[in-house]
Amino acid sequence: MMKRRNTKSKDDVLEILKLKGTAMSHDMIENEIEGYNRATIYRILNRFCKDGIVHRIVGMNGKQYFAMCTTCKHEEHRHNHIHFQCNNCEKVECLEEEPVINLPKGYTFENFNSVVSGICQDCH
Amino acid sequence: MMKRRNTKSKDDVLEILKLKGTAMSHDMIENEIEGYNRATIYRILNRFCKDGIVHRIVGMNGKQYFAMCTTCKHEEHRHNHIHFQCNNCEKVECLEEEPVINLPKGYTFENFNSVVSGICQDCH
DNA sequence: TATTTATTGCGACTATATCGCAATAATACA
DNA sequence: TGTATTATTGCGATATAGTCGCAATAAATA
Repeated sequence: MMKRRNTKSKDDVLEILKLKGTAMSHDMIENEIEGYNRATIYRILNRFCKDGIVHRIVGMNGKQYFAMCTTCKHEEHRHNHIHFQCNNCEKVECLEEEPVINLPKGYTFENFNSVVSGICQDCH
Repeated sequence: MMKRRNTKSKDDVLEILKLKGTAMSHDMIENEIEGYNRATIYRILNRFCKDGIVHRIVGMNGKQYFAMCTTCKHEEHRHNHIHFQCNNCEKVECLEEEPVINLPKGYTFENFNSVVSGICQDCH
């Protein structure tokens, strides 16, 4: 793995993700920490995913959202929980449920993405 | 609901979806039935979704896939099953599993999208 | 301080999907 | 059967999300 450097941009992205607690899209992040190039933020987020600091969720709108790996054990990075996305405020949260997945014979598992959409409490 | 008309394009899309059995993206469909405009195919698919003939899956790549509602009861359209997408051939299939979803208090359910990615039997 | 190279900014580019509008064609009706 | 109605289509433009190459910048290391 490539050696990482300490940069302000990296810290800023990390901080806002921790602060919010929910999964954020690129533009949500950009709204909170202005002054960085779009590509830069995407690259930071992709690095975080590679390093296992953050996990990626694809919303029902096809957009990517990124969330801290709070529930992850140190070694074991499993993000097989279900997410909730509000159709009104676009917010994405991690739910507790982790469905059991049985693949047919001859299939191998690589990743899991699961989103329930609806209306969150705040938007009711 | 708007009154639907019988057109060759509609029949062609429906037929190829039935024939393949798996979920197909716009470009997969276009490859099979050439001669229709991109927008037309999208509109047909979106109409199918509205009418409950077809359900929409969003892959881990953010792309939309469409599949016949074979497992659906006549009245009850629930597509809460998990899908499998092959990272090699891009194929999307419906799995049996239907995870139980418990939303927090004050949240309402609207839709569900769940995809496991990996390698399918054919690509091993 | 000087060197190495990870990171950034910029602009161009790709891909997916939708939209408005005029033309076309399926349905209903006289 | 001929005509009117309007759902559907094709075209081009547009929107949005995300990536890429390259030169410039700035962390880390010696």
